Amino acid sequence: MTAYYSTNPRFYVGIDCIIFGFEKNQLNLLLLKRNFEPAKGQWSLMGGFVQADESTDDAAKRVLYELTGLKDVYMEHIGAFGEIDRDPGERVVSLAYYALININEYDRALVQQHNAHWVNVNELPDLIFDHNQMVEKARRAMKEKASSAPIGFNLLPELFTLTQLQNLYEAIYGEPIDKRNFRKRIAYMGFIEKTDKIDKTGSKRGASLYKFNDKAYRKDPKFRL
Amino acid sequence: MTAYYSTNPRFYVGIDCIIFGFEKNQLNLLLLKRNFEPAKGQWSLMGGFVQADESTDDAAKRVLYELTGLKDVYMEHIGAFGEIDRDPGERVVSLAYYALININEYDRALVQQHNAHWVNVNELPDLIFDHNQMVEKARRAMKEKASSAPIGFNLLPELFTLTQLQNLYEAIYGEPIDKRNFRKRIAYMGFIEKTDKIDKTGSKRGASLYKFNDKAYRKDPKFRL
DNA sequence: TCAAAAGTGTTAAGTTTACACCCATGA
DNA sequence: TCATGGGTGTAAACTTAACACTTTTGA
Repeated sequence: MTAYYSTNPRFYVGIDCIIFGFEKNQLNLLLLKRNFEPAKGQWSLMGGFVQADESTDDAAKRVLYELTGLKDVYMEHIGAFGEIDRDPGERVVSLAYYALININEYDRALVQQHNAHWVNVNELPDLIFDHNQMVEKARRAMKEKASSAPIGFNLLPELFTLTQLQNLYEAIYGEPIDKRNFRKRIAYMGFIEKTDKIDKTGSKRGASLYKFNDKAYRKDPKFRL
Repeated sequence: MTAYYSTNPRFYVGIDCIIFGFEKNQLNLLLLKRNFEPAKGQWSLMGGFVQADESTDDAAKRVLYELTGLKDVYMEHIGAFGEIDRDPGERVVSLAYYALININEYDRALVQQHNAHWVNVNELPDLIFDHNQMVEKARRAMKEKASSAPIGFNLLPELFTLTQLQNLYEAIYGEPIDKRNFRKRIAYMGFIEKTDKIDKTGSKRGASLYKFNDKAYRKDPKFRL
């Protein structure tokens, strides 16, 4: 009975985070230019190891926190990466998560310490191990999810213009969207609410600022963009 | 540098399989009435542990093989389950996979040895640990995937009637489908091909048997059911 | 005054849904 | 001969896609 477990090997369980941010109408990933071994000098995702006193989901939150100083971030598990030699140093089974953060709100000092940089998703360098694969999977999963659930807002400030929201979705989908059709869908869903505030930074005329009303969404959770 | 890994704890990495089969117009899961410890006497998914000489995906295939004798089965990873106390015996991080098998083709002796039984997905018993959660996630993921990719065929024999295919999809979706609209979509996709064989077991008149043409699908992979 | 982004409706095309009867056969 | 499942088309409802001009304002 105790042999039930102990005849089996144990493994390091890693966490790798694909951290999305949106800026200048582009999707970006926060990547490490590793200033530590192993694979020093190469690009990688932010990672870490699951500890004894935390669940795997909590470990993912912690790893994200260690780099960005952020808590309560939208994260989603996208897969387990368990090839025997995926990490040449040791056998590590790694759990990949993506995170969506507001690019204006992370702890810059921490990011600098880790030598992390925002990189346009369309101009990614080679990453260590299977991290490029993880990124691919995260992009597909995020795109899919963003089309059917209101997760995109996590990449924007609390208040945003409809043009910003449209630019975000164009970056996620990688294709242009018709402005009038886009706004029709926004209006139809009903939980993206106009505030009385105006953003004047993006244009001379100024654009109304909107916010996502989560309570209204949950009352009638129809989402499609 | 060697400390990079060794300061971290290691964990048992489990595999749990949600095994779908289709029979009598119902979706079923192959569940164990455990005749071994821990949790002897309770219902659970088929499981196992990742070994040192196999990838996590290979471990999942092996676990499925140990119960069913089947290889080359459609399997999909659906999540990592890593709560600290999810398994009260030891800390185990478990990777859940679902599998779609043709219910007529498994090794009955092996299944009997494990005391495994087919249970209708709509009449599931309480399962140990977080296995009910795993099943829920697998059902959602499978339904989603089955609507957009030709994975349902894995649950049917090589040759099947359109009525069988429709019954399968009705079981997956949990709702009736209009026969004429269903057949219109089949015809439109073009890679579900009529053979010259007739099935006489389901009706007096007999129904044409069809097969899935994977090559034709890949040439023009549009699927929606 | 003009450049630049904000804002706003209508029509056509395409897709999805609803629906009912005849056919072939074995019992 | 009749009960059973197999097989077939059309029209209405709905959804999606295409498309262009006016407004506001700061420089």
